[in-house]
Amino acid sequence: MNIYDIAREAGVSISTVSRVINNKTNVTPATRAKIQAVLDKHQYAPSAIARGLVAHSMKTVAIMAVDLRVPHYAYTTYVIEQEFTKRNYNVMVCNTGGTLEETRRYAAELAQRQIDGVVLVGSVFNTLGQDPEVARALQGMPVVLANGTLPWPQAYSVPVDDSLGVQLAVRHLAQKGHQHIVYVKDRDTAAAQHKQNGFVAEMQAHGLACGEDVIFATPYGLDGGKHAAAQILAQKKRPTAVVCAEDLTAVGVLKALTKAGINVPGDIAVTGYNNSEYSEICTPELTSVNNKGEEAAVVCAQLLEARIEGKEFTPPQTILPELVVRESS
Amino acid sequence: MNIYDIAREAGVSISTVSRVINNKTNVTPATRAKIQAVLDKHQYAPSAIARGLVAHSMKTVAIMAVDLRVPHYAYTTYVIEQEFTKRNYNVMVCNTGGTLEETRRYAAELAQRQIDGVVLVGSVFNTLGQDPEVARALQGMPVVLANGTLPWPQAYSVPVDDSLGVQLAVRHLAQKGHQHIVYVKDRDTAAAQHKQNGFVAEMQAHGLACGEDVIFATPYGLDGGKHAAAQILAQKKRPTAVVCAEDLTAVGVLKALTKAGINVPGDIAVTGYNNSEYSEICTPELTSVNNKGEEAAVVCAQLLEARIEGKEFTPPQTILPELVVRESS
DNA sequence: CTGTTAGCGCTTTCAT
DNA sequence: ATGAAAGCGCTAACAG
Repeated sequence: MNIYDIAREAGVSISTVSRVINNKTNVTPATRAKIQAVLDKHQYAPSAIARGLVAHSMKTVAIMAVDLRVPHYAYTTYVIEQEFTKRNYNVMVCNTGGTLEETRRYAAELAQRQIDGVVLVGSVFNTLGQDPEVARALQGMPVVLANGTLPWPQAYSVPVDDSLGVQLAVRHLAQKGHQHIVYVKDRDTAAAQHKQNGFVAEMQAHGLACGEDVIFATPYGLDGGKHAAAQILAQKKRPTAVVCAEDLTAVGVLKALTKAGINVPGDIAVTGYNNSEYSEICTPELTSVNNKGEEAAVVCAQLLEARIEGKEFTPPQTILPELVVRESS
Repeated sequence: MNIYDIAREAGVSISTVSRVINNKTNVTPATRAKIQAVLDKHQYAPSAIARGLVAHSMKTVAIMAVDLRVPHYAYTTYVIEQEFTKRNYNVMVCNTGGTLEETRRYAAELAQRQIDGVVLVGSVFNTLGQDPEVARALQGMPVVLANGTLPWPQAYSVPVDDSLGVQLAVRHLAQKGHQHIVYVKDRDTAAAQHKQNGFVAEMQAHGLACGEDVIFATPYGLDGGKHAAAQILAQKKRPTAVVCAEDLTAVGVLKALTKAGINVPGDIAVTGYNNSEYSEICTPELTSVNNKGEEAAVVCAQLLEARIEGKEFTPPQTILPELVVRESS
């Protein structure tokens, strides 16, 4: 059932049908009613593809994220999808796994589909976006990068002050009297670097030692955290506090410490990052940095929509994290 | 840059260009090379929309889920996206929030876009699928329901024996000598009903009481679990084990019990469902039913792809959950 | 107010 | 082996 069928059955031309479908003027109430009746009778719905061909747009945006299974990304994707659904856009998801090859593939695919815009979720895109092939594919559409910047004219970003986030954690610990604080890093992205910088800066601000020997690198995740805890416990001088770059890794640290008979926070305090559900699930509950993922996601969606529709939009303020103190510190 | 531009620059007709683009025969190596050069020079990529108009398909599938923030759904979505991406389909996500209204909206949208197929994730679609409006919109495309059945000719399902899942938990507890076991239900879907049936059946099999007074209804989530724990502790006779319908709710129960000074599993054992990351994050770690979400998701994807492409596919076997015993029981 | 017509960018017969 | 032309289903300019 297409617009021709409707037109024929209603005894009018396709233009008039089109006018009715799109609620345009210049149709007498009588013809409108007559056409509407046929439309209703057949529950006619116009082909979005044909419309897309004419409009050069299918009202679709894409979200590229590394891995939807990470709650922070799932959360962001959820919020963006809800925001765009309100505005009558559909949302496509792309799990790139953080590899350049997949990122290129997806970027090319989005270009072919003439996607209206894309949100890049995850600091890893700061790096992947440097790739000329990715840049070329995405050059035709507005791009919003959650937390990062890209050297493209059509790229916009929603900055989050991750350095401040970690500083807040360190400050909190320092104020509690901790002198020997160590840092667990579990990623190698731009955001991870900012966090580490925040750690160093705040340690220095409190006159605390922050050489290479207080920074422990480990893989992201529970096991990574456990591994880091083992390293930390192997030190000659045990620290009194561990600041972690991610909640899940922090939980790993927490569990390993507790298992080793160490009291958290009595013997060693632990902090996480993201204020995820994890922080409320573990025991003791985890002090964590709320980096306001929901707010960031909403701003990403608003910004992207504004760029797509060509609306004015005041560039987003940097999002300032807050510390949520729980039992682990 | 469209196919006409390429044809003009290569000095051939658009049909020949089309042949080259689609790797068809009947093109001399010479012309092919000549055209390919122009194609490469401009990094030409054909419009997926225009192709879609001709093919009546844009090689896109949709995933309708209640809420991507629930890890089980995020996980399923991730797996399905990865499977379809391999097969050169793109994936659209729809968070319906479990409401009929949104489900209708999305279903209509998918129909207009001539989506190739859809995976319904979440037992709630057993109910929502009854709606004639939803049924009508989706009638034109293959539908796969993860865990449930729908009375439509084009609907296929990947069954999971959730009844067995809960039975395994109860059996484990009964074998450990528990006599007074209660059940916490936190949803009202078909799958939830199967779980509850499994509970009742297995209790009866062991000759244990399983009247209405051992079934506690509560909202899904940490708070729901805490609330259920409060109800349970208010009973005259305290149970020695609590079987929960979801991990997150189980964690809530766990935390509330521990907070009330009750030893888990010493005084009361607790089991969850889904074998999610949560079960390894909480303390004590949660005994949980592995309902094999990944396997189910892969099968959903394979089944849907087979239906879309019109391939043969042996109907999926019922997925049999397994119990993962951890510290909480 | 209504209809005719020309695209949108591609695939696919059907001729040549 | 190559090209001309029709058609996918719709929107929008232009005539009447």
